[in-house]
Amino acid sequence: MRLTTKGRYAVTAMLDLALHEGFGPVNLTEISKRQGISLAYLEQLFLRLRKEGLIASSRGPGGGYRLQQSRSDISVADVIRAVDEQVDATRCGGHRNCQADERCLTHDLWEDLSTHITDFLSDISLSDLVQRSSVKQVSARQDHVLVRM
Amino acid sequence: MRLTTKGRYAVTAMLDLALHEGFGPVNLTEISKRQGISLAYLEQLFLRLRKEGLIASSRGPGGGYRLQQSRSDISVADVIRAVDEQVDATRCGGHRNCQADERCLTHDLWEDLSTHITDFLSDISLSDLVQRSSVKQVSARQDHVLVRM
DNA sequence: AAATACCCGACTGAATTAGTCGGAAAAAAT
DNA sequence: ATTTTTTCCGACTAATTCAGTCGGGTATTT
Repeated sequence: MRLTTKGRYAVTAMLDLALHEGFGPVNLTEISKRQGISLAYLEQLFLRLRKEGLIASSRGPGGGYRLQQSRSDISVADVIRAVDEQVDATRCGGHRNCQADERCLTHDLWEDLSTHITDFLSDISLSDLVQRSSVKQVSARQDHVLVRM
Repeated sequence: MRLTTKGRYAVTAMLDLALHEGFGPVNLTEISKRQGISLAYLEQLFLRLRKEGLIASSRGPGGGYRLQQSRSDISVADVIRAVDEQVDATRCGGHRNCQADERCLTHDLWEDLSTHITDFLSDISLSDLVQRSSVKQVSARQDHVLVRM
């Protein structure tokens, strides 16, 4: 499993989008301010998320992004996969050539782990996250701070 | 979660040790040949595994390493933790200061994931691995090749 | 004494990460 | 029309981390 800041930021930003798209497209400047992620970096991430079909964009003033699929159809695993390209714990990328062209001693273990993590993250959708009380709390705090800026 | 080659190598090497310690201490030169891991790198890993109390060493000819605890008491999580120092999926190291000294929007998600992965890997012991048929197969192949070297 | 094997800090090249930068293109507002 | 806002997109970069080497030690057995 490849869990880096890139994937974490992507999930955070997508969750922000899910929380705010009720008022029309959400632009990256807003998300950048609320989540403390640099605008240029967000652009990079959203490019990939769009190419993977998770979001749709509209340009110009009043433009921004909205979810392309229902929030209950987008899982955390989808988002991470979109920006990180691989969710895989094996060294060989699942090709079983880890040691001298053969499976290494622990190949199957990493494969099991990959499956396990993927299943776990596939089971959590953006709508699940939106409903969590901890998310509601943090989101309320962020909106409040932003209004006063 | 921090799953790198370091941790994978450590688990592989520990499993090799578990498989061969029946004949007395196992030295790193053997493990290096069987698992295709450089000797110098193994030394680094085993230093930490020893300091964490997972293995014991004896020097000199005929020396090597053996497990310090029963193979059913050593989990994959223990091994990874020993060499990688952290099994944690959050960015803030669990300190909840991910964004402007407060929890970020997805802090709890990464915390849940960390717990989940740790639980999964804590539930797998070296003796579990030794009994897996895939491990037996690969190990048999490796021993066979080594004999002919 | 010689050989074997662990001990251990320091070093290094390569890859990856986490971004930045500069500008283009589209759309809306004025 | 022009300006502003916003996405689009490739190229670049500093810092970090990884994976592994190197050089010498020390203990133990033969």
